[in-house]
Amino acid sequence: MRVNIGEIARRAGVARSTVSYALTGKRPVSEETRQRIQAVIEELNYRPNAAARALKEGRTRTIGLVIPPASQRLTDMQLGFVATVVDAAARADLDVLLSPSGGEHERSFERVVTGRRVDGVILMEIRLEDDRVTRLRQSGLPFVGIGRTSHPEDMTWVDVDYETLISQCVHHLADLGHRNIALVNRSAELVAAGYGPGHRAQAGFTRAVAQRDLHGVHACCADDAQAGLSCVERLLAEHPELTAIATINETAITGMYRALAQAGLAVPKDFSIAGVAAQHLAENLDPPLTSADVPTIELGARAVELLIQRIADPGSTHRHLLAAPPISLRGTTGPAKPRA
Amino acid sequence: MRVNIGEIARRAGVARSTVSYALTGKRPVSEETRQRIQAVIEELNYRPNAAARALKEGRTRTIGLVIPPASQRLTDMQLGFVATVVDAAARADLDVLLSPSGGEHERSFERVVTGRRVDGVILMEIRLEDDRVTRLRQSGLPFVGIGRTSHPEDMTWVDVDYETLISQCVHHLADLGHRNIALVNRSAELVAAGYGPGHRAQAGFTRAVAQRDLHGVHACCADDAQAGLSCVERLLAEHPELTAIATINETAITGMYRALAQAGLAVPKDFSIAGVAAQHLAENLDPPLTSADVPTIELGARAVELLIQRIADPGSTHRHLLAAPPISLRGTTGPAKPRA
DNA sequence: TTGTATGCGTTATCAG
DNA sequence: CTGATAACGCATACAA
Repeated sequence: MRVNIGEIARRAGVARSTVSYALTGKRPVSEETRQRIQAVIEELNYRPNAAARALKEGRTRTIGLVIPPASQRLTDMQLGFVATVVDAAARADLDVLLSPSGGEHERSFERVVTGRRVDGVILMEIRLEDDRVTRLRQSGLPFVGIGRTSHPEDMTWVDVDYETLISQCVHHLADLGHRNIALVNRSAELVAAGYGPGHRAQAGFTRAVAQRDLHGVHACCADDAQAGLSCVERLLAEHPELTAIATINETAITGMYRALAQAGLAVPKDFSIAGVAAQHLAENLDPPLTSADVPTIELGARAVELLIQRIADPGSTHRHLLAAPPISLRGTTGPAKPRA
Repeated sequence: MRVNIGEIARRAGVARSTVSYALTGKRPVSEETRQRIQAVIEELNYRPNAAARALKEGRTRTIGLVIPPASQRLTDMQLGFVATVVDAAARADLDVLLSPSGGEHERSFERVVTGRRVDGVILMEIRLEDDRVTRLRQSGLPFVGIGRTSHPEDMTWVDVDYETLISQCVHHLADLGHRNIALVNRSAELVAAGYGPGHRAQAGFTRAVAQRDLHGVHACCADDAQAGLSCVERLLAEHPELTAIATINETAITGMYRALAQAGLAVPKDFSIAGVAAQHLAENLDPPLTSADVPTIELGARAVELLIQRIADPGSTHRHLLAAPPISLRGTTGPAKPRA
């Protein structure tokens, strides 16, 4: 079963190099021998050994995708990125090696980065200060971030412009007359760890609140429905003046809806809510969420594209893509109505 | 930057083999030289080249995970499998190569199977008759199915016992007095293509309906909320006698809820619904779904475990794990109440 | 305890 | 147009 290029050459009565060239087309091979070789290859179902090829060529035709550890469930948006990255990579005949990073899986990341297992890396869930970025940088391995650090100039990335988007959400709510708005962020641990979207969303929120002279409340919330429920319960109790929420925590939204319903608040009649979410999720919520739909497909595909360019020319200048999709109105926001 | 074992040996003033042995521990190395070597390794941040090692050892320390093509969104259950497989593999110091199969991505699957890129494969979303199983079998590559074909004896797999579980759902509903029950299956295309869970759920449904002398309706439904909505709308219109639904289509459930609400049917007062779903999803629905919670974590981890065994001893007898978790009552089922 | 030599399967270089 | 041969980086049997 272990058929190699030498065996093909022997059976076809040619040299190993001829088989190689017949395969890669990097030098002319007469039609006759080409066909003879092709016949043997198909008969034995031969395929070049990837490890040998990688060793010789110095490239693996594989990219690494570093994801948050699986233990904490991925968000819909993250899943969208994984799916489209895999898809775009397959389209370019690249394989994808998955590496859960963070927590207990440092070894996996280390293997990917330093074992020459991949030609480049796509890094998700980047912190403002991120050790992995430092590691990748010093390793010299080409990489692209889905997300960016606080010094984003000297790396290549695609990202969602949470700052602008949350700001737009607030302005949209303010236009509807809301004066007391809460931002429901991701988990406190994540924000404390310097999670970029969390900080940037907060910055955008603060800015817009100041611009419109509103009263803003900031709350962190873990990534699940239960947390969303208790977070909003608490917000409603502690801040009876609130009439709207802006959020980047898509996983907690169903819980927020539930808390509002339990408090007897109808959306959007009594309370408005807008956010940044994966389009698929926003559309499938009940009611569908007014949100800035993150174009995960485009971003994921672009990340792969940028990585391929970067692998081809590691010295090229860094490129960036900051996505700020428009807000899709789906009916979870309406005119402000003061609460009791 | 291209530091190899020879460079380490040179700087440490030893032979290449000594470095290798110091690394693998497969032969004693004096503490002194060991430390000297270690120092150089850390200084240069050396890590063995994975391709060279794979070429020499004949194994890659990588497993392949074949997933449904990314274009069609993965279900929560599938995502649970991916996450736990990656996690369990990382724990065993194995990397995971992702391969979307089906549709336009045949090349990716072919590369994984035949290019010696992985030591074994975990195959998801298996059909009753599945070409990929045939390919894997003839390739001699160890593999484990999450799911099984119609001839499951001669392969290793873990699976969810949809037949038993849907049967139990029906019995549970019958116990509550329901006499007219619908099964909402996955999409018609999937079922037509011989998708195992779809067929087995239908078998279990038919069996239980016969055993309890009920009236059963079978409906296929695409994997999204919109489809769930229109599917249930249609069911309610065409079968006014229905009072309950059993389903394996977790992605469509929010849509089903919406259709029931729009028809003025309260769950569980006027209408009952039970299903097979990922625990996380069932718990986070509103209302939380009474369902058999598929233990994705255990199944995923077991699949990796079985694959590791199979790689170690490819000749060993095939093992199987059929999971039939108990139904968790979460309040979406209640006594039958005849509809108008 | 350490060093030397060989081969894993490819592709590139050099001859012809 | 084709053949022989030398690397790629590592692990191991063999020799010392």
